[in-house]
Amino acid sequence: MTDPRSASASPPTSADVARRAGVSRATVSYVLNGAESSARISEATRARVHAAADALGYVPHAAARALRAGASRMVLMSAPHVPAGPLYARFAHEAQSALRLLGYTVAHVAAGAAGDTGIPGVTGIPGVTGDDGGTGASGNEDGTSVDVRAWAELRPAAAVALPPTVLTPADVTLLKRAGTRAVITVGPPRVAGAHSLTMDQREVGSAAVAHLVERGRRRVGVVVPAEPGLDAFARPRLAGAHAAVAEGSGGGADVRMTPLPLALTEESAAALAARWPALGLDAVFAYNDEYAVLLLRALQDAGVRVPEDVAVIGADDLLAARLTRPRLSSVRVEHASGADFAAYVDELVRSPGARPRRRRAMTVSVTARDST
Amino acid sequence: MTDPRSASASPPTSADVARRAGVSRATVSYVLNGAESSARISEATRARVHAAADALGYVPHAAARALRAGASRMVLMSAPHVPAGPLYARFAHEAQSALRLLGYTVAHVAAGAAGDTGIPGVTGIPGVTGDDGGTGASGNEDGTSVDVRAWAELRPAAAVALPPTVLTPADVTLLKRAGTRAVITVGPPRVAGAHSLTMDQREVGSAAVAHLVERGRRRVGVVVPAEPGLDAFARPRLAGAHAAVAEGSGGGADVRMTPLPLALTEESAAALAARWPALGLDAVFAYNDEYAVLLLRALQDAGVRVPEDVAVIGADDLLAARLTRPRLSSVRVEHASGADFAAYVDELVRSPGARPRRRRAMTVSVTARDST
DNA sequence: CGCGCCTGGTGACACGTGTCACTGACACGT
DNA sequence: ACGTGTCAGTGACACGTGTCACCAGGCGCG
Repeated sequence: MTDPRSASASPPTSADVARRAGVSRATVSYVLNGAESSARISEATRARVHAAADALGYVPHAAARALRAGASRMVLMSAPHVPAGPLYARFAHEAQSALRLLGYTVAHVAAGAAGDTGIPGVTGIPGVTGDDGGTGASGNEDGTSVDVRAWAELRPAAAVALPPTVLTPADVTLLKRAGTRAVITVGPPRVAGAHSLTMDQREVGSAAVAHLVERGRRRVGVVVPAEPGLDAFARPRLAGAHAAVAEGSGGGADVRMTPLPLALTEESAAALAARWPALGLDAVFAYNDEYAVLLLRALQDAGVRVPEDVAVIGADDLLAARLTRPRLSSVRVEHASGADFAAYVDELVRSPGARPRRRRAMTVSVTARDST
Repeated sequence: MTDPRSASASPPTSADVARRAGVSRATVSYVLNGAESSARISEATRARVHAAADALGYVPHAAARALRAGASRMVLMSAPHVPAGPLYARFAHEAQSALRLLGYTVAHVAAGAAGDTGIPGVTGIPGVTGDDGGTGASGNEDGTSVDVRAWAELRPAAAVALPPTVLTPADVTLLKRAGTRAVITVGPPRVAGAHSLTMDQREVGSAAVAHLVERGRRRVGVVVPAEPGLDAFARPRLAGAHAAVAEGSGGGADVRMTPLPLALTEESAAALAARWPALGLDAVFAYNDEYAVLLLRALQDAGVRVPEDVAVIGADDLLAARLTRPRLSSVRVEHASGADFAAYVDELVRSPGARPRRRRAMTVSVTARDST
């Protein structure tokens, strides 16, 4: 059945290496883990062990190692369902690299969409939803979601929930119960018991509206994505916009705000532009530069002048903002570096006793161009 | 030192569950794995076990399970360093979801950039680069890169290398030696011993050039990204463009081709546009719609008319292509669905004896708009 | 009673690793 | 000769799980 040429019986173990080198398994372990301090092995023996390991293509079994060690050095990060923006991807990538430099193995795992197989395990049969009703998977309180169980099974050193992933307090409890030393949520929805890195998207909305008000605009539309997946990012930005006018930051408190749902299609934008005159707005803050560019184009096609009739500001300062005419003003988001984040995670893993803290990790600034 | 309230001593094991339910550990295992067929446990006992497990918040230890089982159901996919386009992200996400429905645990792991700690293990100390010189990590032949070792340590059921990740034959050998049942590379660079899912980017270049030639253009520029990270995608597209003219597809063989490096900045685009008249081109194929939009804007600013003076075509059919004036023609890429891919992986895992095959998984078509 | 069958469950082993405690062998100082 | 110390290395256990082989007791049947 199996091809005898390529796939030999089973992966080599440290016992195989020991046999080949003519030493004990303990010696192999000492040599390969480079523990200078704990044992003294002669140079000749070391060489023999290394040679044997290389010849056999020996690679230690991570599962066995983690089992013995009790604590693994794995960091789990939730991967977003919806392809998020480039900054987001950059942050995730930076964090990953920095953590790896600190000796962690980083894995991005999907944050389970709704309705998948109730069997998270290794030997589960895909088609079966579980005959024992809700007793097995649904957990104790208000529904520990199944993906968190999968996370807990891996016994990670740290778990990082990136938006739009949300963790319930029950999730956090389960993870901590499974030995996770640091549970970190990124974003404003704070969860009891978890550390959090606040990247408060509300500040983006506040900064945008403050900028518009400062320029004398008073009737502000706010474009919110019609796509459901982006809610986790969009809602805080809208909330921030509202907060800014409530505080009356900058100018008078006579600012009016109108939410404008918009899908990422030309049709949707054209429809919005068609009813523009009836809205009576003199400024608009779009969730994103992508939405802003889309709307800007539709407005211009409909004869609305920017910035004379209406000021437009986007967010995230994407390249696209610089390619429109007029060039698009944008809220620039500068987030913590991946190295900082990694250091924070590492600190938490080392001293898990510390009570949950919050840390700000984002600064925003307005890049003013020609559209406002 | 540790907070006695939140983090109790150690995660509960199946032995704890057994003690609490007043049964043996074997019974717990039978009940929790739902093995109807293998053992007969009374309903009352089953209920007691489930209750105990829920009360304790018991979650099985994946490492121990994998160790015992020998083979895990984990699929490793390489995560690109550079944030690739939205289609790419979509494919990766689709594949992940589909695999999870088949009962696999999918993890994206970074495909190690150059120069990191030589210590892949669990107990490695981050700062130390390894005192034993090159003997330990560098492997046997031409440098098995360290990240592949990390992959092999996890003993995945399957490993998927997405571009720009490349696997050497030595890498493939190492993985197979570690028990990986399916090693799959995606993209044209075929590797001996590995299965591959060819998503041949050359077809994109061929289709674009064929379209331009069909419209009567003869002197074609090809924009290639100056960013090094995109080489894996860009080079094949350029090669495909060359191949198209070599074959003389469509029109005469008198087509001339000029590569045009371009960075994703306004300055770079302006510089290229400035020397445009000297190039004497009547058409341009850009690696990507992003680059195409950037160049289009720069050309228009420099007084070059599109499509009268020069035809412009991009690729990937992004939203941005529809927002320019004139609207941008683009090569649309339709890749295999995530479900298909997952089924392929599953098939390979089940019967690893099959000799490496190749499978096409991409179709391209030209969406003609106003810029050509 | 002896024997076999079924129900409901348990004891023990193996998976591969890291590390503590220990062992010979040899040198040295008194 | 004896205690002490160092060198080079080994034996054995524990980590948590899945599963094979076995067992106690009840019951039917000859």
